[in-house]
Amino acid sequence: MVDRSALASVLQLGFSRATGPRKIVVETVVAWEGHFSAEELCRSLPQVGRATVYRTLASLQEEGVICRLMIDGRAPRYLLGGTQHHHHMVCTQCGAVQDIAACGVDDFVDTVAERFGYELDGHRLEIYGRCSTCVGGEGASS
Amino acid sequence: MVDRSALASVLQLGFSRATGPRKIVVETVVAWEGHFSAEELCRSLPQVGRATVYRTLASLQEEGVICRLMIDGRAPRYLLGGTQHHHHMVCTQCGAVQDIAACGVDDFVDTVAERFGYELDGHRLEIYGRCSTCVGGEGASS
DNA sequence: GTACTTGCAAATGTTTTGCATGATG
DNA sequence: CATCATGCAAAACATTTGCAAGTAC
Repeated sequence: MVDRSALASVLQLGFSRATGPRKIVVETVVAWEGHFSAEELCRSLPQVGRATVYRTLASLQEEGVICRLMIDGRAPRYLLGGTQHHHHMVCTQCGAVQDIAACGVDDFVDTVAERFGYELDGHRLEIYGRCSTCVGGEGASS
Repeated sequence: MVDRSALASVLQLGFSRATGPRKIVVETVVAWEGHFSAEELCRSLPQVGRATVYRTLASLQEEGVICRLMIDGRAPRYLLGGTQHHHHMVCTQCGAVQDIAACGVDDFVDTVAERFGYELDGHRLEIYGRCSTCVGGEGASS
């Protein structure tokens, strides 16, 4: 769980200047449920210029506050909480994203890297399926 | 290993019509070493229209002949051989891509999906690091 | 000959950039 | 008040689409 209200105040310190537009973007991102695209964020904040939204998203990503998901080959989607290592399970039907905190693939990754002589930087695992809601809501009938 | 020459002849059958432009695209893709973007392929084939290149790439991907890598959040890159399930290890320095045939994460994926009630569709694992050439060529000196 | 394909050029969608104006510390 | 950030609008990319002309079978 992410302490959203605490994050909102802390985040302002990450910038050299705590400006109005940045506060608006950060607060909106922190309060957002689920994932969003840059363009969706722009549409929610007509009061803030597109360039500022994109620049703020880039900063937040560099600081590890948000992480970027490339779900289906379309535009990237952003998600709160990129600080710790974790993975994502994406529902291909409703788009819900479930965070997977435990990383059970370290051993495999280590083995592979060692076999091919790679010096590891990191890895990314994405799991696709249909969430329990989507399966249950329609698998019973029809 | 992929039998490139065999592939080149077989691939033509995947289309309803074996046209000249498609043959050119398929042969180029099959002969390509490493990964490439759609735009790079277009630049190599000024004789073929951009639309045809994109359309052929889409067909090849649907048939599982090539697979799409979203390496760094930029434009997607394509790679020969998407037919069997496998993963990729990408060198963050030189961009080399190593295919990982063995999938050692099935158990973990199954466990996670079961815990959250997901009905699995599939998964994608990408490993990032520096390949032995990049590590060796510069780690010794400096 | 018919139906599918091509290639162009324009449309679409997303992200970046230049630069004058405005706000922050 | 110097510096950094904003917002606009244009540029830069990547990809898709409409449509007339061409080609495979």
